[in-house]
Amino acid sequence: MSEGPPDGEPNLGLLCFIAYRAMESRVLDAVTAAGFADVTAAQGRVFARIGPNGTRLTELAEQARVTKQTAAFLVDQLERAGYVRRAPDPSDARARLVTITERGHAAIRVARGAEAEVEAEWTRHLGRQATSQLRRALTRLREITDPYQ
Amino acid sequence: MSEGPPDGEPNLGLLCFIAYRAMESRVLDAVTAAGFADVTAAQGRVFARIGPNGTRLTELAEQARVTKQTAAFLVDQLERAGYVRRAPDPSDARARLVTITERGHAAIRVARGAEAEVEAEWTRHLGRQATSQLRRALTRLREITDPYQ
DNA sequence: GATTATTGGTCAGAGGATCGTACCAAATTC
DNA sequence: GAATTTGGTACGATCCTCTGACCAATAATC
Repeated sequence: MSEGPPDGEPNLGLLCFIAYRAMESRVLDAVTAAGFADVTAAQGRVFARIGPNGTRLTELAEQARVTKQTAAFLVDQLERAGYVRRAPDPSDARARLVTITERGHAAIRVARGAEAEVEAEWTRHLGRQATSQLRRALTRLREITDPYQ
Repeated sequence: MSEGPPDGEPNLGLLCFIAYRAMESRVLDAVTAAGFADVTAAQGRVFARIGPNGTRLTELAEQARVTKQTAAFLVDQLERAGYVRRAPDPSDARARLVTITERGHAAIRVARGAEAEVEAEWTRHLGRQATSQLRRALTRLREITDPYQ
């Protein structure tokens, strides 16, 4: 009745970490190589949550699972580097919407390309069906692991 | 042709990150609650790679994917907190083997229990077959994402 | 409408994690 | 025996993250 990992094998969390780490470093390398040399992984994790019409800082913080101070710290850097802009939120005078600039969109295009390339490699290695099962399983897992899905 | 991240599904790397993060925080909470209050996630990642007969610092660093300085920094803390010990390596006078103390083994037992509990929850949510497919897929992915598997 | 509580955000300070550079001593190679 | 590699340490810098305290605008309550 034991469901844990086989003896000596890493658990599912560590397996996920290894894959995530590989994807992140590949994407970051590609973005850096494309001339966006000042981006860090932490900035990217916040950046990736910004919606098309802008997103509030608190919401970014919740989704990226960091405090709002940390999110503000990272958004400051992204703003100074020209990837995002802060605009007043028309519906709330306290809030400001973080939006993506043209330079930000250019970086996103590179990141998307690198992601697709890595996913293609993974698909070649695992096969098409196993990959789509993997995606389905991880997506369903979000239902119980990601309160802000 | 919109590139806004929220449109479209997150990539496999991000999905892995979400699951990994959930596992890590659950395990860390359990270890902390069991009285091992001074352990951090980074320490745990190095700690988890120590073999039954002790492991050299450089090897820990490679496997955990950090520099040897970082590994040394973390092992220092683990040693001060009583989880590991450094013993001379009989086969090489330069090297020292990092080994796990009794307190370290006690912490491992708690961590293993928490891991198993989380994996059981995931299995309940996904079903037994999908979970074992997930484990198989992630394990195969290691072949191309983890040089030190 | 006035008071209270909540929410979005900032500021200041601290600690942890990670790296690059430089260096030493033991081991290995030539 | 000299040159190179390998295991490890020391120092300094940077980045990331959190706590705690605080402010101003909004929402809820009376």
